[in-house]
Amino acid sequence: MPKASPTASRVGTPAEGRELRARGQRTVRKLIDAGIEVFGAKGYHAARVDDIVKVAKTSHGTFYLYFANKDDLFRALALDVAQEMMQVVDSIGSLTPDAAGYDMLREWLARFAELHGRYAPVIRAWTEVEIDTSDFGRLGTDLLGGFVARLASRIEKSPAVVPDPQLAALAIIAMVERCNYYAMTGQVEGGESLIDTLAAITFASLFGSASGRKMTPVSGSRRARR
Amino acid sequence: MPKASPTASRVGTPAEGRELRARGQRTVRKLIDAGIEVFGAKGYHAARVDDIVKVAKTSHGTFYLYFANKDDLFRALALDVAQEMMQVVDSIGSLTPDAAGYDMLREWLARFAELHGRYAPVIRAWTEVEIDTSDFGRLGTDLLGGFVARLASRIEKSPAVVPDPQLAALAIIAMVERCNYYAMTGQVEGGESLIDTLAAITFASLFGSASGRKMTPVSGSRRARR
Amino acid sequence: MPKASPTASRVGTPAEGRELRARGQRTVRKLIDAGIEVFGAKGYHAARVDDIVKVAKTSHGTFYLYFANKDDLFRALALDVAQEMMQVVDSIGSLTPDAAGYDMLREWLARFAELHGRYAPVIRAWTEVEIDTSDFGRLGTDLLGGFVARLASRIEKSPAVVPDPQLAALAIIAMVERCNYYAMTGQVEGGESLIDTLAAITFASLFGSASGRKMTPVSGSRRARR
Amino acid sequence: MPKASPTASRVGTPAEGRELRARGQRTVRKLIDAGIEVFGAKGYHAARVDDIVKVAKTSHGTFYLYFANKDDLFRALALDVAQEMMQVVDSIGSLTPDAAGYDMLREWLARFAELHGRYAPVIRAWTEVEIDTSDFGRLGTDLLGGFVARLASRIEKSPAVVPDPQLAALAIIAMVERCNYYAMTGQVEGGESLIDTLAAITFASLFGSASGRKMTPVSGSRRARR
DNA sequence: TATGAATGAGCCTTCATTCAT
DNA sequence: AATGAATGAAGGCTCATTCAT
Repeated sequence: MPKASPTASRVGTPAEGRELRARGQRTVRKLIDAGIEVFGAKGYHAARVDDIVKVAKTSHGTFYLYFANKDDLFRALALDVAQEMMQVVDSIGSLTPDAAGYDMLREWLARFAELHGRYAPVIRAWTEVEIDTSDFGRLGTDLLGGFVARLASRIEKSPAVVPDPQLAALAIIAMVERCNYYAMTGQVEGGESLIDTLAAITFASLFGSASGRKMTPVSGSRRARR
Repeated sequence: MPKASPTASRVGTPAEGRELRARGQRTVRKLIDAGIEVFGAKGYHAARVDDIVKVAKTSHGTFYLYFANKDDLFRALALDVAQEMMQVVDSIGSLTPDAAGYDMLREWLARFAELHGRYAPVIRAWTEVEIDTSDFGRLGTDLLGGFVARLASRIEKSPAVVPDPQLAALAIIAMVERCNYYAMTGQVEGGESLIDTLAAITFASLFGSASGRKMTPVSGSRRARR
Repeated sequence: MPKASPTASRVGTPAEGRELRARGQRTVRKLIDAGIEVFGAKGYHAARVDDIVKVAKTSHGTFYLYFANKDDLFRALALDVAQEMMQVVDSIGSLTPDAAGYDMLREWLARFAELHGRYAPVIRAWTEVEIDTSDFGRLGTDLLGGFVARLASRIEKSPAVVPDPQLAALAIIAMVERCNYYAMTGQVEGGESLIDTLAAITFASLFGSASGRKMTPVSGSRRARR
Repeated sequence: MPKASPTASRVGTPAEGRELRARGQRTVRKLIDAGIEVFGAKGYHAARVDDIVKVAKTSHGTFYLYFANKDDLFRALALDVAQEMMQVVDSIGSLTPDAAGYDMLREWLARFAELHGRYAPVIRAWTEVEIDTSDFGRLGTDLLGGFVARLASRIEKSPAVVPDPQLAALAIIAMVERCNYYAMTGQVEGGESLIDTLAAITFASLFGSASGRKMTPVSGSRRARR
């Protein structure tokens, strides 16, 4: 499981805005990485601060030196992930009903899948938290809304004829997100053929199965597990 | 023994297999209904046994008279829901690339949505639990596998040409399930137009946007919220 | 140290107003008595919930069944004590510059001393808490204000000529309260002669050492310790 | 070594008896002043070492360079205060039942009030600590004993006729100390009229309200607050 | 001499589960 | 069959004190 450290850019800066020296930075990083690992392994609720500090090989006191509480650490991770995902969603090109459009779509889906896989642990824990009355729920909702709005505006600019671009965007996002989630939890094998399928469905839903469609040949052996 | 309520078919039978008199049955019913309400409102982890017995207007002692523990109640609800959903999934007719096929598909999706809405609280809590080391995860995975297998076999029997029926089925299930979930959590407005969109995408992904497609006219005003 | 159980009248009723059966009542009583003992012995801050439940021979869980937290228990005790003390303060008769007035005064001081002694532990802990930003401080301040106002009104109705009855009342209350506190903490020996001294000073401060004064003979042997 | 400030005379000498350079002295001063401020503002228990070093604009490490622990700083402050107060108490002149005696008494009370006001924060925190098992309690007790003994010996040498000079001294000290405490905590308005009242009561308790009494006229407007 | 970072024992509080009636 | 009371094992968080630079 690749570490997500690259994201840790804005995370773990204590509220007081204290400047961190090298050592402090290292500790924050250790805690963040430990958070990703533990939240991913046990989920949000079952993750104990104790587990996190144990993995980070540090102490309770140190944890609370950098994060106000468990929520705070998780929120930090989640915000970073949300930001990066939004960037990827934004990176979609123009949807055209030809081979170029299909390829663009497929690449975009591949990028999304890659990012999803990278932040799997955080996203996994996230779904668990969406229900809380806390403002986490809003975070997820906002993210979804952002995804949908961006994709919908691309659809509207495209020659695709769909009755309701917003709903179509939502459905596509739902499919993509959930398939990646299944891949993450091992309920299905991720990989090229999953991306192909998603691309094909998305393309078909916008433009029908028409001409431009040229799928990477998929060996029949690659199948959903279970 | 007449069905207590759609949910209560097999649940609440005390471990000892003792026959329940009328009073006991009533108590079980109260607990189950309370469980649905509380799990739905607060999610699995945040739901306290205390909340449940308060809603059921009974006592802790009584709760443990009928259920081994919190898990036990939840599992009971979840199993019932799973069973009913499987039935609905099974009820899909033959997929043909004509108007009849489209209508069948749409009706099937409507049934699914209706059921999903009915058991929303349980399903909602379910997603929270999928991660646990407990065997709940397996329950969800099995259910998903069942859905996919059934839908895939229908696709295979149809004239649809998709590179990987299993993956296509998975993607469709993912889309449908997740959209209904969004509708449930209020992140999107459920209703006819959402079902139309799901039907259209599903149909297009199998048969292209071709002829048979005849969509219920959707007033442009009905849009995704947020 | 006599137990203060008689006061426990209104204390320990859980917020929800739950009706307590005999067993619950007993437990509440045990906790209250334990609270008095522990707060008295260690003071407010040093008193641990753990100490209290150990003394009460019950469990942590049980403590929180009846009291929201440490504060809650203490507040309950303090409110009761405050109420009783206010009654005693109120019970002062008319201040006349004769033997009857002196006797009345002395009896009043004796009653006050008796009550102070009885609730020593709570009062002791109280002084420690007066500083907090919490509303405890206000409780103490209100109590003092009530004492002073009542005594001042009596002074005003009496023939005593003092420049400022409010301040005189305050000074007297201060003296009486603090002497009893010293007696409680063992910094001075309480008893008849202390009450005589307080009565004499109070009487003199209001009416001079004049006529009415007839002191109980005090054997020279009774002296302040230390 | 010149007195750093009234409070700082003996404090802050590190255990090792090392000589402090200018910089060290400055640091000690900052810590002591911060201690006065923080202990006064929050009380002993609620005062955090963290608060103190923040106010002193220094670090935890530095704190423990000069003081063994939190107690140590407080003890240092308290000892100094105790010493100065003892000096003031000692400075009482001869108690005579005439105007000169009254004036002397009043001046003495004014000095006491002034000192009390100056060290209010420390004294305030002190009361909180009297209960602890630590040896602080002894410090307060010793101080009180010293006060009482000194005042009692003056009373014995005076023509005052009181049944028990020790107890009378105790009561007077109690009144004076507590009134000043009330003034400090804002429960009463300190000032000239409070001192007048204390002087009047003290004088009356020793000599009756007799002749020598000549009170500073008190404008009726100056009244106890609350 | 100074300091930021780290530590960990200790405390309060919650809540699933059991017990006595 | 039902219930109110009791339990105690965790878990989150604080803060005095020590450490490494």
